[in-house]
Amino acid sequence: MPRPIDERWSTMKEVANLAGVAKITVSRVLRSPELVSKTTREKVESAINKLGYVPEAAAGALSSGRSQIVAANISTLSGSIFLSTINQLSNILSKHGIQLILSNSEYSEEMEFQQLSALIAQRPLGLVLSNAFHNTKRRSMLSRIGCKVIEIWDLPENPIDYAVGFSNFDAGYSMTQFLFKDCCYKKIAFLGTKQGFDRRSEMRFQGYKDFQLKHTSEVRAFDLTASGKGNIHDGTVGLNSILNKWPDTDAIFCSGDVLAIGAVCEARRRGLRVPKDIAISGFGDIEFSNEYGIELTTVKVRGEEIGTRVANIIVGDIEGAFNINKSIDVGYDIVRRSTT
Amino acid sequence: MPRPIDERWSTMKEVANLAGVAKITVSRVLRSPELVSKTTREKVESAINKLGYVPEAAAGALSSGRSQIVAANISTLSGSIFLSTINQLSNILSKHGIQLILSNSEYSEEMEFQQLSALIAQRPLGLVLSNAFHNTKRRSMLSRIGCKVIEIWDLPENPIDYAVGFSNFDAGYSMTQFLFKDCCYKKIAFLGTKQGFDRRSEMRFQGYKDFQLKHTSEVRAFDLTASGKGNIHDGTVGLNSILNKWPDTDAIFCSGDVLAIGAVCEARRRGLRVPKDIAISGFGDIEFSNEYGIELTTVKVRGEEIGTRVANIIVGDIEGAFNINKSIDVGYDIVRRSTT
DNA sequence: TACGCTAATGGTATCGGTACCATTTTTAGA
DNA sequence: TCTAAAAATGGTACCGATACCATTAGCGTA
Repeated sequence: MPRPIDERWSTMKEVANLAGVAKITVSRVLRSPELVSKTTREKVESAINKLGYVPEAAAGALSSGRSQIVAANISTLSGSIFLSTINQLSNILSKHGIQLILSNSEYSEEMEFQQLSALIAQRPLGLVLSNAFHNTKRRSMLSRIGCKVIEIWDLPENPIDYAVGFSNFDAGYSMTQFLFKDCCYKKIAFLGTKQGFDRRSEMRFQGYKDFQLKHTSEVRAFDLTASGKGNIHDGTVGLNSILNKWPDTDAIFCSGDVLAIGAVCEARRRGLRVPKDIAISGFGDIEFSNEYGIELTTVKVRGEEIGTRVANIIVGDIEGAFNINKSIDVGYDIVRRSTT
Repeated sequence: MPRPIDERWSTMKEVANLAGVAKITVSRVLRSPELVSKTTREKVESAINKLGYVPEAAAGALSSGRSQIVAANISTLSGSIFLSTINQLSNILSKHGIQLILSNSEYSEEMEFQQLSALIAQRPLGLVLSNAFHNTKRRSMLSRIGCKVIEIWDLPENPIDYAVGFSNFDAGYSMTQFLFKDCCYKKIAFLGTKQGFDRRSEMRFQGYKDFQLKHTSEVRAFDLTASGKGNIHDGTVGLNSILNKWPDTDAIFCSGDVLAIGAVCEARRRGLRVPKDIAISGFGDIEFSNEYGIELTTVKVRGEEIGTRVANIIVGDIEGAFNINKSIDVGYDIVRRSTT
C-alpha cells in the first residue's frame, strides 16, 4: 500500500486480465503448466513477458503455508570452514527456486533468541545449524519449529531432526592411529581445544585420547580452551609449550589446519626439520595450506558433500535414504603430505 | 493450510484473544510499543510468551508491502574476497531484524535471469551486487526493481542506484606510483588480467598503465585473461614469463594477492631474493598471506567498511550523506611489508 | 444423439498480518 | 466542571497469491 502505484509490480490479476483468463489459470501456468492447454499457456506467458510480471513470494508463502526459503545459521563467515558446504547448498537450492538465508551465530544468549525468532518468522523449509542453539530452551523451540532441522559437520547422539556430518571422535582416533601405525611416530601430542565452546575439537581430542590410552597409556595435550581461538599464533605457542613439557615428542596432531600451520612455521623458525625432527598434522584441509607452501598432512572433510546431502534432504529427493536416527555420515579422508 | 492444525504456529489473533485485546494492539506492541499503555503491553507480552508466538514474516510483508529481506548476489563464496563485507553487512542488518539472502552469480545467462527473478520475488529492501547482472536486459530489469540497488567493490561511472567501493584504477595507479617513487623500482611489470571477465583487475591494469606511460613510457604486462584464474600456479607462470621477456624487471605488481604469493614462491625457488632481486606486491590483503610466512606488500581493501556503508544505506541511517551520483568511495591503503 | 469421462478453466474463501480511519478513554487547561 | 486535545484502542478492508470445489468444454463410445 505505501508504495506509489506506478512503482508497483504487476500482479497476477493484471496478467490474467491481459491474457483474458482467470487469476488461477496464471497460477497454474507458473506452477503446473501441464494442466493448462497450449494455447492458453502461450497467451498467459506472453502477458507475463509483456508486463514483466514476477510473482510475489510473500503472497504465495502466506497462501500456501510454505515458503521457498531455507535458513542457515553458522558462525562467522570470514575464513569459515563451512563455506564449501554453504556454497554447494546454495547452488543446489537455487536450482529448485529456493533461497538461502544466512545468519551469524556469534551472538549472546539474548541475541541468539532474537536470531532464532527472526529465522522462524520466515517459516523456512529447512533450518541448517552448524553449532548454535543447543541449550535446552532453544532445543524446545527447535523441536516445535515444524520444519526440517539439520545439524551439520557433526553427528550428535540425538539429532534434533537430521544430522549430516562425520564423527569428530573417529577422525581424531584415525589421525592418531595413522601417525602411530602408518607413520611410526610413537610420542604423539595433541594441540587444540579440549573443552568449552568448540565441541568438535573436543571430540577429536577424545578420539586422540582413546587411541593413546589403548596403545601408549600416555596423553600429551596442550589445551587452548583458555588462551586461544585457534589462530596461527596459538599454533606457535602450542608447539613451544608441548616441546617444553615433553621434549621427546615426535608428532603433533593439531585440531585445526591453521594451528598446524602456526606450529610448522614455529618449528622451522626454531631450526627443526619437519617432519624429520617433528611431524605435524592438521584438520580440515583448508584451501590455502597446500598452496602457500606448506604441504600439510591433514584430515580432509567432505564439505561439499555435506552441502549436497543437506540440499537433498530439503528438496526431498532421497527421502528415506538415511538410517533410523536420520544421521548421514559422509566420512573423511586422511591426506598424507610432506609434514609427516 | 496444508500444515496440520496442531503443528501450526499461533497467530496474532490467538494472542489477542488470550490477552483480551484486538489484533491490531498486538501488532502495535510488537512494532511500536510506545503507542500502547504499560498495562496492555504487559498483558500482550505475557500472552506472546505463553503461546510462544512468532509473527509470520510473509503475512507482514504482504500486508505492509515491504519485506525485511536484503538480497546479495556475489560470485562463489569459497575463498571469496567479499566475505568480510558480507559478514559485516549481515551483522548490522540482523540487529535491525533484517535477513540476508545470499545467491551465487556463477551462472549462465539464462540461469542469471531466473536468479534475478527469484530475488525480485522476495521484494527485498535492497539488492547488493558484486558484479553480476550488468548486461543491458538485466539493467533495465534492475532499474524498475523498486528497491535500493547497491553495487559494491567498485565505483562504476553510472551506478544503477548506489555504489560503495573504491577506484580500482586509482588503486592500480597508486601502487605503481608507490613502487616507483617510495620504493624506487624503475622497471615495474604488471601481472594479472587485462580484460574480460574481471573488470576490476582490468581497471587496476589501466591505472598501472596510466602511471607507466606518464613516467616511463613502458608497459610490461603479462596478461592472464586467456590462461588463468589468478591462482598460485598462475603466479609462478607469470613471474617466469615476465622475467623471460624483460630480464631487468625489478618489481612486479600482481593484480591479486594469491598471484603475488605464487610469484614470491617461484622467485624464491629460482634462488632470487625478494625484494632485493625482485620486488613483488599484491592486491587485496587476504587474511592468510601474512600469517603464512609471506609478508606481502599489498593494497588493503576496506571490506568491512563497505559492509557497514551498505547496511547504512539500506537502513537509511545516513540518508543524504553521499554525493550526487550516490557513490561512496571508501578508499584503500597501501601496506608496505617485506616483499618490496 | 445421448452419455459419461477426462481435460481445462473459473469462483470464492482464505492465509496472517498492516493501513487507515473511527472511536473511546484519559489528561490537561481554563 | 467542562471542553479540547492527546493517548489508547478497535473495526474493517485489503495485500497477492493458493486451496478447494464447482463448472464448462471436449471427445470417444454405445
